[in-house]
Amino acid sequence: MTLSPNKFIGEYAYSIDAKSRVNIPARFRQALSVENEETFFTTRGFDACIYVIPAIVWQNMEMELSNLSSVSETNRSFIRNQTRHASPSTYDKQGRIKIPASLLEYAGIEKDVTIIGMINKIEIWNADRLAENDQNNLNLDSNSYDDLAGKIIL
Amino acid sequence: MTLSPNKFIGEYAYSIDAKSRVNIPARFRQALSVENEETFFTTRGFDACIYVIPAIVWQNMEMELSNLSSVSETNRSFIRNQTRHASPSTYDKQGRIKIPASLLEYAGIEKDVTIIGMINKIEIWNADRLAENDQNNLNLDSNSYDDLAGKIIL
DNA sequence: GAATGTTACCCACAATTACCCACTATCTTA
DNA sequence: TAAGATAGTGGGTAATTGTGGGTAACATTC
Repeated sequence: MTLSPNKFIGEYAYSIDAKSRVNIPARFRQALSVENEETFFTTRGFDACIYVIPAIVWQNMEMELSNLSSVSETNRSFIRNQTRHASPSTYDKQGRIKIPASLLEYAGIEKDVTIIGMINKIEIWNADRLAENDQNNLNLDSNSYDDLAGKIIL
Repeated sequence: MTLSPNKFIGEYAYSIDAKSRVNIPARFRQALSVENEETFFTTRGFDACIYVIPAIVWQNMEMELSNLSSVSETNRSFIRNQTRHASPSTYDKQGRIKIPASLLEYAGIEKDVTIIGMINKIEIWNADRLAENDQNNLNLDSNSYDDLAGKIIL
């Protein structure tokens, strides 16, 4: 998988308006416009947050899914789970995207959100819930990351 | 298999009217019109749902079926099951297709349906039955997807 | 041929969404 | 520091979407 310059990093505080729109940080938009891409896919995150995924990243996964045979029940179930909560959306002239109500509910978002750049995708959190999540992670054994040590060089 | 931009994703709630018509989500229609295609094939799904399959995908499957030797009884049975319940249909000006009564019965559909995009085809479920199916899948061994983990990067 | 039922096509309407414009605060640059 | 550009937020309007129903063409049955 060769991903171009979608490198999302950093943390930003925004709010969702009455029409379920959130701003995408200007820095992220610039990173995207490089490849003239204005379409995102929103879906459930593995944590209690919303994923916002650039089209090129999402389409790569779609391609992998489309190669799975539907004769297998496991495959069908997996595809269903991957696609059900996903939807495409483009941002408007002000750089906002509309978030489906079901995702807002899933992530417990009403107004204040924290947006986090996750390298090749974006996470949108309920600001309070993210703080709780941080708190829980403090309890992780300090060796939890050891397996990654071999993969991450820093 | 190289499939063009028929990428159906997401979950939608609709209802079937008195004339056995269901709406096809507007997003799906747009995906299809890219290749100027307005014909679907409806047939029984592997699960207790209805498949709505774009012509190009259907034709691809026909080709694969034609490569199965009829010497095998399993093959004969499989081919028979795939084709006998299938029929073509196009959508009307409002984007609805008519579902044959026999398929509605098979899927236990009376009114409320849930439509799920499955990348290259569409599933129509009795909304309640889908919920039951989800419940059953929770009982799947949590390692069921492990084989897929190596293929799907997200 | 009349009666019945089915199919395809058309119009209507409410609700939602997409698109556009406006305002303010912040950041840049000279 | 002044002035312009950019960023984030709010709201109005036109177009789209989902749904209901009417009607004419067609086939089927008695």
